[in-house]
Amino acid sequence: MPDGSTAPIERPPSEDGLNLTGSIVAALGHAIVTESYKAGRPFPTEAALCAQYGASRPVVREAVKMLTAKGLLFARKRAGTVVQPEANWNLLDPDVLKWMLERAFSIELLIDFTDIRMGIEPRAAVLAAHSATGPQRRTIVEAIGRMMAAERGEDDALEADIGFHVAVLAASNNRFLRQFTDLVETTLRFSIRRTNDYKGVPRASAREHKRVADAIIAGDADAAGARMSELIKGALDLLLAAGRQPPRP
Amino acid sequence: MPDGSTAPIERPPSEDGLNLTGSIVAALGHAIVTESYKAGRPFPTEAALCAQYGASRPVVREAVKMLTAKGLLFARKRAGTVVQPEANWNLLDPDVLKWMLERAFSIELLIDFTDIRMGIEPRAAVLAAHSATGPQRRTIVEAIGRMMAAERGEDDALEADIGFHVAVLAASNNRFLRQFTDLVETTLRFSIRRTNDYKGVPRASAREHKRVADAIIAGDADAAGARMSELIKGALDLLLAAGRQPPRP
DNA sequence: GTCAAATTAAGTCATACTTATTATCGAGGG
DNA sequence: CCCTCGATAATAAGTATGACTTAATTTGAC
Repeated sequence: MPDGSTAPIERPPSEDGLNLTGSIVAALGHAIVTESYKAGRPFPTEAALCAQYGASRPVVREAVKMLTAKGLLFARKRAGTVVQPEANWNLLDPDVLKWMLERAFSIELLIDFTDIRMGIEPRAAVLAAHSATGPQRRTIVEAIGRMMAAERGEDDALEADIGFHVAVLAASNNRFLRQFTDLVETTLRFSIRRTNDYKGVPRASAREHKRVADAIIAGDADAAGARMSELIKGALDLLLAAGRQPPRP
Repeated sequence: MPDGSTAPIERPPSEDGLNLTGSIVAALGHAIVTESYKAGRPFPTEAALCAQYGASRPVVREAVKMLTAKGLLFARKRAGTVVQPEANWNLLDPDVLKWMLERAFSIELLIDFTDIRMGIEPRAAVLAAHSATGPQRRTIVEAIGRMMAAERGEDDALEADIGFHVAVLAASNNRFLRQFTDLVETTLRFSIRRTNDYKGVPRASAREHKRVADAIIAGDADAAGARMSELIKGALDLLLAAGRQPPRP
């Protein structure tokens, strides 16, 4: 123990399911992302972090290494550890994404996310129309079924919506496009808290989703891409309106 | 030292710029990605890895933690460490991307990459037309200048091409879209080895790139997106032809 | 078939030593 | 006298060792 007391530090029973290293990673990751530590400027030394978290040096080093692996930190002998500029962060890493959302969650961030979806999802719809397997098509159709059931109050609208978008990504059969499952799911879950998607335009929504699904099932790639594009453009416009920003193409 | 010899193991002078932990990360990461260790199946224990690489336990643990941070591994007490399924890997992580390329580099992988570019880059062009700053526009125009100079043999065609695409991503002013800089750069560098882009269609290419740039500078978002889409579709068709696959939308 | 004990492998800790980097200070030259 | 260069010392990360803890799985006894 860093302090001289004989009694061991009473460690809280982890609270979450994380071990000591994991909890330090979470704490430091969150602190870096919220800019408690500024990029390019010095980061506490290993010794200082040991004292701060009451952990041994190996544990602290493992935490720093994990953050280094995600692009948040970089360590050099003697020079110490420095926070990397945001450009070097692995923003698509689920943990980094989560920390960014936990920090001051802004409508601007949601707009950034949706701008990516605007690129990714229509392309996924095009590829799905081209190469979705039987079970993949079935999953898409089932998700539409859930959305229509939700309109009748028989299912959860948000979960059904997420299910549809995730199913299309999966059906693209492109492992890189599938990586955006987390981002899409997160975006949808947070969007509902900020805009009134699920109050104002639910009925039209299921119909429009069905048109995307129909195009995919029919193998009409161009239509699938165009319909998906319209769908997400609608969500983007809602966000831009909520953020009082001018609409964009 | 794991062996009982008194003389310290003669360690090669790192070869690359990596420290011991880094070299083990690279070796294990490469091995996992090339499926020397199969997903879901047991991974060597820490003790075994120590013996295998002649390294101490903290070093091996740090390496395992870094791979865990990238989604390749997962460790639990007593149960040991297991390789995660590919779906959990952070494929957009620059290291993981590099390891995937270093393994049997297939035209299929290049096609997967280009399918993503097909979604990402037109969207970046749309946003760039909408919100590129003065210096960002200038960088785009300069890249076009380099491409035209390359046609006259006065510059490097590949570097100029990369410069253009990276400049458009940067000008999107969306930090998530900027994350694809690595992927685009890598894709272009490898494409040239597999197809004849820079032999067969160089003259038309610079002209078409200029049309994208012109639309961005003019602030014509729809045209910028459409032109960029055509551009990448051309690259994709070349790859599909090289891979003897049917063209896709 | 169920429960408890033993075993195993990762998690944590303490300490010592090594090495690269950089700051500092002194010597030499302008 | 100031500036530059180079040797030296201090620092913080890198590596190594060994011991102990904890949780999960296996094994064996009931």
